Amino acid sequence: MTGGWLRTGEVADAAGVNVQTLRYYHRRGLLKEPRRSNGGHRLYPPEAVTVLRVIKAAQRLGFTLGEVAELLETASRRHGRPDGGLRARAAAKLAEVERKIADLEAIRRTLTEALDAGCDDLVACAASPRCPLPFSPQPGDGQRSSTVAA
Amino acid sequence: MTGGWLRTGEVADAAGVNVQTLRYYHRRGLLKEPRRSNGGHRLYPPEAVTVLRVIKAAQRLGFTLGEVAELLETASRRHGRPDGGLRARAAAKLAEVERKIADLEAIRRTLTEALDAGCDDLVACAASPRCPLPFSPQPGDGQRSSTVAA
DNA sequence: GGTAAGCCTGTACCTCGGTACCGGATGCAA
DNA sequence: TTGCATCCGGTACCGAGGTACAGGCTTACC
Repeated sequence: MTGGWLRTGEVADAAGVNVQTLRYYHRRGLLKEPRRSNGGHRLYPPEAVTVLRVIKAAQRLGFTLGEVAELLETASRRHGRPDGGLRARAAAKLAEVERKIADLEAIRRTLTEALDAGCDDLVACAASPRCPLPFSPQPGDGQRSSTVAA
Repeated sequence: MTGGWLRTGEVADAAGVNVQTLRYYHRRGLLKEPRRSNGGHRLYPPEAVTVLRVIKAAQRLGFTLGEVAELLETASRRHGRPDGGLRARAAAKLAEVERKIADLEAIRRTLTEALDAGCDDLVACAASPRCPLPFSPQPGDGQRSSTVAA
């Protein structure tokens, strides 16, 4: 009944993840160190695969690895009791996602307006009062954009 | 009529940008090297401020610095002639922005569903068929997320 | 001419989420 | 026992968009 222990590569394969990534998650504190073989090789219980899937699912929801680490930690500390903190954090993340959507929609609007106006030369546009592009310095220009990038 | 030349710090201030950032843009090829004083200090024409504003405006539209560099280069090469390339690039960027919005909307849906379902423990959720979170490995899990992050 | 502010180049560092490479040790099967 | 796949820890690197610091020179003002 003591299900087979899995080696690093097996866990990585089962979760669809690179072995290096697994080691990286250890360094980041997302995975706790499993038992070791006599020779020092890691031996994981099958649940480790579930934890990895959970991590990937949370990432797909927009949580950073730091946030995932917190999520896993509070989940294991307050196990089973209501308000494991996930609901509150999910609500906060939802608000964050909605802010990003709003930012991108503003960008979409501006791009659409520029296309409608037939803008075809940035530098010429900067001098034209008919161009809809926002050329004046904006708050937050000097910092990380945090919302937008390619 | 030869308006006053501006020094690095003056250009940076006027455009609301860090002096280091200005130098960084030079390294990236976004700004061409201006004339120098006898002692080697850069002396910018007032138009340099406009170029910086253009760069910041393009960034706000979601263009990367690499894309901005291209935009500025083609703008200066095909100056004034129709199809400076901005329209096509803006259209492509618009499509990109719309993809990102769609991705974020999918995330928003999933977060909302998880909140509605009352999910409060990721690890427990992973075992429950009632949980709406996508725990199975997804294509693209092993790579750069490119769309989502905090 | 003195002094302070500003500028010069070069280099290092930051975040985020990994990925890659190294030399050496281990595990497992034939 | 031999051979090969795998794993170990450590370290370095990617890209994007900057920021910071060090050590030395220039410019501007009084």
